[in-house]
Amino acid sequence: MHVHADVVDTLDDALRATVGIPGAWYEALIEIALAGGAMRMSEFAAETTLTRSGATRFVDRLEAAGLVQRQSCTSDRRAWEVVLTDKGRATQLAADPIVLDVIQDRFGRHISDTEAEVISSALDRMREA
Amino acid sequence: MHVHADVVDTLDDALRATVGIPGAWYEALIEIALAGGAMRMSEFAAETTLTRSGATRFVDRLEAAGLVQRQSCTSDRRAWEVVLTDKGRATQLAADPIVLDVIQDRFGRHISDTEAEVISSALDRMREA
DNA sequence: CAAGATTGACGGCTCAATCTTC
DNA sequence: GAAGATTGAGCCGTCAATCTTG
Repeated sequence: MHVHADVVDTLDDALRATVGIPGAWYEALIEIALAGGAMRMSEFAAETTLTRSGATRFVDRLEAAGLVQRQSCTSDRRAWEVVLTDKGRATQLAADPIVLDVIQDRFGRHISDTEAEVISSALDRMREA
Repeated sequence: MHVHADVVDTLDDALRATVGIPGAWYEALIEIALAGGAMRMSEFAAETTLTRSGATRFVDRLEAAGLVQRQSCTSDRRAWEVVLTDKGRATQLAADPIVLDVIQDRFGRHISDTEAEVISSALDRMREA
């Protein structure tokens, strides 16, 4: 718990200072990017552990900042897609190295390759369950 | 990140359902208990990664629920101590097995003893840094 | 003046209720 | 009627300012 809190806090500070966005925004941008640049609102909510209403407010702010755009879904007119804008993609790319640096400094630097392998496989197993 | 979120969420649900308190309350109770049943407000804030003002509101609620009591500090009249009440201690003791069960189910169950040793020593190293 | 703690104003999230579309 | 998304009310935390004591 303490290590997790340290990484998250340090990451938040670093991203605010360099790219000018909160850590939670980066997590959102990278999730959308990994999904191919677009996600449905409900999918976004599930992936970020926000409720649907929380996702609505969150995307409101991302959209106001010009990082994403809402786009009506063609196959289901109830649904909306969150689409990464060029600015959003650029922001994510600019943030990536900062994120890697912090994770390396607070986490990776302290473990050997074999330890990393043990931890990685263990976490993978837990995610599948 | 995902495994951490899963453990925290499951723990929160389990504690609300059984003992009737949020997960964050348990973390607070156990921190005070580990400190010997009493802590200064600022120490409490530091240990829970809350700001001082956040700690004030938080302890307000714990106190309203009868789990802790504020007690003026004898050596420094600016300071207050947060003291675990009998009810607070009993609540923590009742919650302990629930917490262990969830951690075992979501975390411990998926790793061998040697893997646990690797993870534990790695996290200890990070905490020291 | 610095440190411990609290308070007022406000941002961000959740719950319940609502609207639209399937 | 159920699912996708949004809105209103309210809780919880932070920041800046304040009060008290060292």
